[in-house]
Amino acid sequence: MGHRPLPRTFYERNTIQVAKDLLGKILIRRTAEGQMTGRIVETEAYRGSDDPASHAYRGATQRSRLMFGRGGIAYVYYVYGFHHCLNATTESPGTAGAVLIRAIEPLGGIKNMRLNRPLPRHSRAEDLTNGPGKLAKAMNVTLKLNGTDLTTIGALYIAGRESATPPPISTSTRVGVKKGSRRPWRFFTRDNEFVS
DNA sequence: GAGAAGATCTCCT
DNA sequence: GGAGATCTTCTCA
Repeated sequence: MGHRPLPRTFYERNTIQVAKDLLGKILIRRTAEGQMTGRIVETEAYRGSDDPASHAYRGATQRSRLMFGRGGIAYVYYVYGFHHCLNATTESPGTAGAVLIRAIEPLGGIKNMRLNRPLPRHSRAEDLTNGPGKLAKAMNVTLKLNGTDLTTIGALYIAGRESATPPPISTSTRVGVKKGSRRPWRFFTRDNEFVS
């Protein structure tokens, strides 16, 4: 499996399609302590003015302006005073879109992840990264990474074969969004223990 | 400049 | 199954 970053053309497409195609790709986080990697197993698509649940629904603000820029950029935000969430921006400049990475299956650097996110005593291995706040904590993703280019090798990027056969995909409505939109824009790999 | 809501998680009953 | 924790960003004055 290649560890070459996915090119910008991968991201600057329809957001729904990118959300599906990101399943099975490898998220790579490099820190002073070492490298951590994980397979993406769950995503959600967020769009622009037609999507009430999206930060970009009311147009570009200081926070959401990254969603209107080029694709392939890390969009990180802070919610509930506790959790960071990691997104990859999509669509061409001028069109809003982002894909929330909700869960990964840890592959490498698991020791570091456990240090970043100590687990309660009797928890299962899957609890390490099976949720957006959890994986951000485990991989030490903070607001400092907001705006990171995911198409070049750096502190944070996504790799994988662009044309690799996608795993079996299941679909459902998005989780935790209140504003209307029961749109089926959550995607996850079937039969995987690490989905939230 | 104040007030409110939020793409969550953990622990408790 | 439900409340509480805690801070960034947005909205409106």
